This record gives sequence, C-alpha cells and structure tokens, in this order.
Amino acid sequence: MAHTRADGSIIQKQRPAMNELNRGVWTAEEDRKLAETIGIYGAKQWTIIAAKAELNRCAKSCRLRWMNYLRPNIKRGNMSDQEEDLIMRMHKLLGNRWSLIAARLPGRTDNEIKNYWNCHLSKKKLDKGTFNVAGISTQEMRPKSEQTGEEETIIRPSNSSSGEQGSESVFDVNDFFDFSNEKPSTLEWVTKFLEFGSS
DNA sequence: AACAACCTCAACCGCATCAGA
DNA sequence: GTCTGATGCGGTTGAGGTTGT
Repeated sequence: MAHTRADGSIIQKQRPAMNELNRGVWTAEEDRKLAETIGIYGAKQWTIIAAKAELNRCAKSCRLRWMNYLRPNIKRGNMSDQEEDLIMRMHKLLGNRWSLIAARLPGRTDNEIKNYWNCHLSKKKLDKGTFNVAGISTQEMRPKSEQTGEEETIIRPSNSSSGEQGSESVFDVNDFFDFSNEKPSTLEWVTKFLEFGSS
C-alpha cells in the first residue's frame, strides 16, 4: 500500500511540523538520496548519514527507512505458512522480541512481523479452539508442562504443512533456535528465559 | 452511491542499552 | 564510575485502502 497514489505519487502524511524536520512518508527522491549516502558511508553511522544526505530527517528516521524498506533482500508480500508457523513458534518462545524473531526470517523486518502479528496472528491466537498453523493446534504448541502438568518446555518440530500439499515442513529447531551468533546480552536473556521455562 | 467500520502498514515516539570520552 | 550521544527496540498512531451495510 505505502500510501501511494495510483499514478505512483506519494501521499504525504499530515503530521504537525516539529523542529522543521521532514516527517511522514518518504518520497522516491528521498529514498534515492538516502540509499546513495548509505552507499558511501555504510549503514551504521546514522547521524552522519542523516546529515550528509541533506534530507532534513533525523537519524532514527533514516535508519528506520533503510531497515524496513530500502535494505536489500527485503521480502515483501504474503507470509508463507512456514513463515507464519515460525513466527508463532518464536513468539511462543520469545514473546514480543520482534527483532530476534525477524533475525530468523530472512528478508522480513521486525516492523513487518510486529504488524503481521498484531493484524493476523494475535487474533488467531485469541480464537482459541480454531487456531491451527501448519498442522499444530494452540494446544499442541503449549509447553508440555501446560498440557500434562509436567515441568518441561518443549518446542515441537512441525510434522506437517497446511500450505503446500504433500510437502513436509522442514523445521529444524536446532537451526532456528541457534542463538550462538547473538550478542552476549541477548544470549543471556534467552538462557534465563529457557531456565525459567524449565524450572 | 454513500457512509461507516475495519484492516493494513509506514512511520513516529519514548525508553533502554551500548559505546566512547 | 559517570556522563552523553548514538543506536536499537517495542508500542502506538494515523492515513489510505477495503469491505460491509
């Protein structure tokens, strides 16, 4: 959607002007300038990028635009059943840690996943009895401790797929839940989470 | 056709954390 | 150890699109 008219022109969001910074929807020209500047300075020093790009946008705004829209390999469009399944599983494990979840969905942004969750999956989750992603029900997704009273947290590998007929969902728990590349603070958090879940 | 209600998603805001001085 | 600016994250907003009445 992108708040774009049929002729391709961008509709500017009406927001109160503050500090004379540009706000609202990015124009194609702004995108081009930003991408150009990032090409020179790299996607890291956002205050420098914001200044050099001469967009009159704050560093945070530039970063967000890059991360959620301009970055290469951004995947757009519908979530596959497998992606949806993975989001559900990751959310079950991590909660609203969107950036962590996004890190395991190549091409998807934390913002997109967050929006997707709020629009689709949270509703499905609320719809208790009927929610079923890739062949698992909400009941099955619960930790074993909740199902049986035993004190153990288990993330079940998917054993079926609802999207592509006949194709099994190859969900490697060890792969997707491999946090070895995370920052120490994140790793520590995950470890504590898992310890808490199993105690 | 007109209007209302709901949906979607880009973008903003505030806070937490990190890193360097 | 403290301060400060930069960066990252999650929650929320709001405008356009879509669907229902």
